[in-house]
Amino acid sequence: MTTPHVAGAPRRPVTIRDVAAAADVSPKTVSNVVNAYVHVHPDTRRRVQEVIDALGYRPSAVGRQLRSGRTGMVALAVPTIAAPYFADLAAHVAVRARERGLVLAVEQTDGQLEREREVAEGRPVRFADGLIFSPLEMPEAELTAPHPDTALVLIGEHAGEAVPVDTVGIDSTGVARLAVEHLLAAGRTRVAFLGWKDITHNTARQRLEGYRAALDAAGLPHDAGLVPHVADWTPQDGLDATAALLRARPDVDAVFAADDQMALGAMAALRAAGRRVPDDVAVVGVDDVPAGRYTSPSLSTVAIDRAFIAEQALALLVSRLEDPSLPPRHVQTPYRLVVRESCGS
Amino acid sequence: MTTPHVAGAPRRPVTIRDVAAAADVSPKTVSNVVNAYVHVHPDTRRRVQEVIDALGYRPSAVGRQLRSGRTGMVALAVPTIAAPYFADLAAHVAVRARERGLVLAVEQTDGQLEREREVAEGRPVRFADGLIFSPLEMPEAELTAPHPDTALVLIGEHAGEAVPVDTVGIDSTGVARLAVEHLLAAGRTRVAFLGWKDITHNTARQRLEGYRAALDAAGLPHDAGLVPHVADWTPQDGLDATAALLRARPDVDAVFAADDQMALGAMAALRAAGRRVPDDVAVVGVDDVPAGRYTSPSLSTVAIDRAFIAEQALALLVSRLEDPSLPPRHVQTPYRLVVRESCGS
DNA sequence: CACAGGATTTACCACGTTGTAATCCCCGTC
DNA sequence: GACGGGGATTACAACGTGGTAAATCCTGTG
Repeated sequence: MTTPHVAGAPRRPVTIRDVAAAADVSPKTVSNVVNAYVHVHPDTRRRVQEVIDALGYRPSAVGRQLRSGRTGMVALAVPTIAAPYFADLAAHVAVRARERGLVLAVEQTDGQLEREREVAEGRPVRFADGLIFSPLEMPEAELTAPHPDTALVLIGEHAGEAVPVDTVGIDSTGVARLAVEHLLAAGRTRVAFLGWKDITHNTARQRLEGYRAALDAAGLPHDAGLVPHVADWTPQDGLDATAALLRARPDVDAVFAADDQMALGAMAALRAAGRRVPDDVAVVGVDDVPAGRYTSPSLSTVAIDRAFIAEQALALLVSRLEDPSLPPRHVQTPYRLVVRESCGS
Repeated sequence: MTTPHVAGAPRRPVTIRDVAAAADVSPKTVSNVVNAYVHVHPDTRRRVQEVIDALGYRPSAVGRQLRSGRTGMVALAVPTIAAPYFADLAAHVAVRARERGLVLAVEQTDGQLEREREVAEGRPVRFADGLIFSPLEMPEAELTAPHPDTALVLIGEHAGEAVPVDTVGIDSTGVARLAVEHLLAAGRTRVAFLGWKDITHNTARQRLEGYRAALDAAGLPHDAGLVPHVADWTPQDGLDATAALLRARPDVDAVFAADDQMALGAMAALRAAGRRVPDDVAVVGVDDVPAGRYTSPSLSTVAIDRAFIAEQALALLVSRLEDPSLPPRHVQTPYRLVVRESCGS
């Protein structure tokens, strides 16, 4: 550090015109050099390139964006990136975006309807070419009329083929049913559903439906006492709800948690209450978050292929940007039961 | 859905001029409405606003950028956003950024030097006003010469006051020392350090130093056999390294893991090996990731205040954007020992 | 030496926005 | 009824870039 790096001097960045003037050519020729246009005289190219290097010129992304109408940026909107599921999804999306030369912006909606509306409408400012959106509370009807200026890909539960938007679907009903049927097949009969919030929460609703479908198929009754209310899908709320459940219904012999976060909390509550997992109470979650592999006992779960979601969402987005006239497309995300220790199989 | 919403018509986004024409005013008046300029007639304001809503006009970030020279975007560069620590940090940064009307872009370096260099040079996110950067491998010397067009805030270990860049520091030596001293005070004498990679990994190096400092203070020898090599700071590698460690050094009675992820893996390995935690082997991690609260036993750790980091980093960034001539500033992140079950205290 | 024809370079403009500096309008006052 | 004064609105310009089309240069040919 010989240079003390004087922080002052609000230096204006070097523009294409500065280079042009210094190299005694037109701005357009500089542009041609930068963009490797064929018909540039080798001498000119060399001279311009030297000036570019000497001045440290770098093309302005903003200028290019304005010219091209594209920002090269994609937004990912999720409830919160702090949740392992969305963090991992975001990581995958970021990698895939980067592979395509796109920059990823992250928006958090906190699952609040107003924030979701803002994000879906691209308010307050339009900055991204496209949006990958994982809504939580937003009614489907609103989602079906996306802002026409921005490409949109929806992730999650939705009406399927009828939705006039590109979607990467998650069959949450099937996911839940798979998990609960596994518990029932293992002989459990008093299976709790952990994760009920309210009717507006699409994921919770579908997973409850899958849970009920599994009960129906097994000829078991719906027991409202086994469906405690949960404030948020967090380990803490999962723990609290499970603790309350155990007091109210000590006969419960299995817990299907609508996500792994709650499942982790549920296992902690069970342990605290002296119940053995899986012997006394079996537990199955959803998502296959990394932490579930290293708990004691390890957490059985339904894995949802996040890498698939990320790749498909970006592929859909990019293809739509290339050709907005494409008809809406729908892909379904693979999922599979991951049997570990907590379900007792 | 009465409208089939034909996906076609690659419609040009609505511009301020479209609105102006429809509302029969000048573009500038529309701008004035959008920017809440005082001297706009209420009637005009209402009329323009109606047209804005009807047409779905959203100001273009690009146009504004070109005009103002600011993008209103900040980039956060971390090794990977999938790691709970960085995911949580990113969530906090996103919230703080949003509060300030800034959009957050996320870059993942995967801890690769080449990627870190790219990021530090402003590629590919040159259009961010500022960068919050958490480097892993990058030598300090390189970090001291930031690109002059972009505000930079470094997060993490570094030389402190000497660095001519704004920093939010983490005293990883102190963090590690705090954890290990706690283990030693509890009577452990054969404490392993989990997380050694190589000398270029700044965090690992400083935490190892803290570990050694604690040993020195207690008059205990440095035992290379208690410092296994780890490929990545993941639960799996923590598990593998711990399993190997237990075979090589069955006498180990404590593990200090350089982060919670490895600590979780370590606990799984200990359990698999039939060691009781904390009775046989105590475990302390670093970071205080949420999952550590719900494991069995719960994980003792050193909490690093991520909300503080996020807030400070953005505050530093914003103030530097406002006044680039500010001298470099340095803040230190608070940390504290969180005693849970795994350390046996 | 004029000329065709390709290589090379350039003038012009638009992309969307907003600060600046007018201009315009309306109302009250003398 | 002219005038002052302030609110409301607008013309203009410029931010950096690159497509389009036209201009200019060069070389070989007849």
